[in-house]
Amino acid sequence: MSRPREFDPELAVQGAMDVFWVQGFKATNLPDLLTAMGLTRGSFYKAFRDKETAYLAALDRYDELVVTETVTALTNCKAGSAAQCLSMLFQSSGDSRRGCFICNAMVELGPDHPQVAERTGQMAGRLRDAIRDVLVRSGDQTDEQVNGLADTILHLYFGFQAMGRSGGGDADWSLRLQRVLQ
Amino acid sequence: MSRPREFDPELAVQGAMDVFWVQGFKATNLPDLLTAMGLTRGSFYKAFRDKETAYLAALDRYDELVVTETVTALTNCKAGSAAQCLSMLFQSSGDSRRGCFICNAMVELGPDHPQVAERTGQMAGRLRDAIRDVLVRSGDQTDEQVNGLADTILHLYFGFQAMGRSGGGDADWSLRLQRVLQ
DNA sequence: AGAGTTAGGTACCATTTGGTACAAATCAAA
DNA sequence: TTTGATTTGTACCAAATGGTACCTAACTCT
Repeated sequence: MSRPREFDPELAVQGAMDVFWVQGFKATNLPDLLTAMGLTRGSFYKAFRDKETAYLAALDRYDELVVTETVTALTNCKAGSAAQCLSMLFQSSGDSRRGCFICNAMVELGPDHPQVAERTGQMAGRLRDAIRDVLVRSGDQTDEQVNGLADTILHLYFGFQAMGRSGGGDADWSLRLQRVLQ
Repeated sequence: MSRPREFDPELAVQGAMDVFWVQGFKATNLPDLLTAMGLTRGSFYKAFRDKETAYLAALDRYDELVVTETVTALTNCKAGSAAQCLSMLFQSSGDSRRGCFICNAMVELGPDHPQVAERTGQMAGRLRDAIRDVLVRSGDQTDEQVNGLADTILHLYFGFQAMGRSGGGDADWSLRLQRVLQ
């Protein structure tokens, strides 16, 4: 019928996710983006409307990939305490300067891009729910406390990621969480 | 000797602070910046080397102005509890979508701009110290706990500001802090 | 008043930006 | 093998970008 795609759309979007995650939207120009996605201009603009659409697709991919992985990791956590489970959110990875794509997107585009704000809100909600489940499972908290506490830990998480972008030092978050959780 | 300045340098930098704070570095183009500073190109490039230098000056002004004000407010806080004092950090202002310039700068430029990272680290340190002083004054914590706790609350603060950029809802942070502080 | 020095204003510039046009290439179906 | 449909690659474009050149204006000192 027609010429088939030569690139894997999922891999391309993943490439977009990687650059946008590290560099942000405005700081990523088209050559950067094309290189990361492994596409030429022609293919890119056929498959995606424009840079912005690619960015939203990258955000969605982050949701499917990273957020989902984090959520399931929290859900399946077999550690002894809630603090130990949640401390996985605060392990500075090898490339901590990427930070968290949600946080980066909120800060860069949240104020004037409703589509971004909606997606980041959605993803933040998924993280918050997973955190709450950990707390509920632990049974250490009253139902009343659990919601506010999950939100507090989510805020801690974003603060951690934001500071990580400019190279914040690491601390023993398992201990800190232990204190926060009482 | 020579023609005197017609503009107030401090006010100009303050204008730069305002735009950069809201829009970030890359999203602020020269016309935006000049308007905010009340300068023409000629005066701008005479007084500042380039856009980047103006940004750093804006960061420094933020330190002198906003950070200093926050620090002294915390230092002079006469509220009954540490939680009440610290909750002032979590009041969503009228324009909460500006967020916190420190947080915005860390996220946007931290990874690849050492001069920015250094300044944000400095300012974050000042905030952390002020928070710690509040905790010390309250006497509710052991000296050992105080440092980690101040850092935790600083992280909460940046998380709050990051989420505020994309319109996070507000909560009763006085109560939450009360719980975090035990 | 004239010279010297610096600020203000603007026309201009090279580069980079995101995006488009269009021809060549690659497939399936007839 | 021809036709039809879609992808790929690239030349191209207008607009926006940050920055400079340079002339005029305003002030001080002699």
